[in-house]
Amino acid sequence: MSDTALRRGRPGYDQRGILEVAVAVFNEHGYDATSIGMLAERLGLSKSAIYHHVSSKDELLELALGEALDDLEGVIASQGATDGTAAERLAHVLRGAVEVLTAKLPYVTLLLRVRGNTPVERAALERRRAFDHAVAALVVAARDEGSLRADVDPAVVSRLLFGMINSITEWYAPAGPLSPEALADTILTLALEGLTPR
Amino acid sequence: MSDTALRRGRPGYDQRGILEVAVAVFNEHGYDATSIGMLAERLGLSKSAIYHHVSSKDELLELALGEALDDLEGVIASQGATDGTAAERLAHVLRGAVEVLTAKLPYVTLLLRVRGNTPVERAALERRRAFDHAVAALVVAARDEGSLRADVDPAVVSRLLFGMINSITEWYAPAGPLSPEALADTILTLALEGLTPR
DNA sequence: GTCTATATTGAGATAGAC
DNA sequence: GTCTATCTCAATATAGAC
Repeated sequence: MSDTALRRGRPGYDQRGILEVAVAVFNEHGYDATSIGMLAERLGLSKSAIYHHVSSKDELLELALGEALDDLEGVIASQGATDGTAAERLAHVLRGAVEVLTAKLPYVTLLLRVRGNTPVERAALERRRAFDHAVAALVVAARDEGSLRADVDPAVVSRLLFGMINSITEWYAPAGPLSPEALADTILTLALEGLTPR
Repeated sequence: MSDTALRRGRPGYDQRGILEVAVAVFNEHGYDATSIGMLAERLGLSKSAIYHHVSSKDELLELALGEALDDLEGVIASQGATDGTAAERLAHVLRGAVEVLTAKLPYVTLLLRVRGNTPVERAALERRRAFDHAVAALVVAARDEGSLRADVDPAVVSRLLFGMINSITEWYAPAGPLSPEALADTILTLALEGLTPR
């Protein structure tokens, strides 16, 4: 990133620099609606120059999705996700997910819009599904230990929790006044205590 | 719908029948990734036959988005959205939104994926934004009357509530065991009371 | 209401020079 | 690391017959 900043005047891109711009354009117009020509224009390059850095538009997508998935899987593998009560582990994972979403916003945004059209997309969906299942298991464990109310379906609850968290890609501005920690606090307050005043 | 059912053996489509299939395919592959050729194949028609019913792929999208937006706007215009306390009106609108999402699932799904690439998409986003603002205003009113806790940002809360509700397009199966009413109950319980056991 | 052409455009990708 | 030129294919859409 500091690397890219140095190159502003007249690019001379590396793969990472190409990727960063590509992900931004993919999110603006949608992956399918984005042509190599549009990327070239945004980069200030010719179309063919892009193929010096990546072998296909598809590979660009693969690199971007991997970036998001690596970090999300890192949350589940982290210590806080395996130590403590189920409720504590769940809270840790939800906070971690918010952190990753805000830190890697464009990459995760792209991931969440993938529909499974190509092998690359299907592989990404598979990894994402594994992540979702791990969280769903945590919700069940938290309910079984008595930390979550028993009168709601845990499968539905975990989908709703993730729907809420994932939706921040639709509006969150990393440069804005709302810190990732404050956002995570609001989400956990809403999810655990609800909006009714005590 | 009963109209379409009658035509199963050998189509003879009307515009509505074309639209229903088109929306399904758009949701499977994404609007941009769906070609007229793919629609034709799914319909069992030639590509050109589609142009007898609609003038462009764009018009197909416009019709579909209108279907979703008309119903969503109907929720805000309904009596329950203007009578009673702000908390009651908010609950009415949230339930109504769940009802529309589940009843018109494919149409709303398509709407929620629109990015604003074309004039048609931008017009749809504009209508959707007006709807979101109306709900955000209700959240503020509910907090001002003391029905919602004051220590969370109402703008963030309304985005999170809608993120949660909108995410049901990602997994809800209308033919499944979960009724729209039960789903709305779970969502309102989670949002108002939270997941912590009382 | 549907068909078989076909016009036309723009896409992803490659070749080979600098 | 980037360029110009080009290949190839598939896309939207139209013309006009049945």
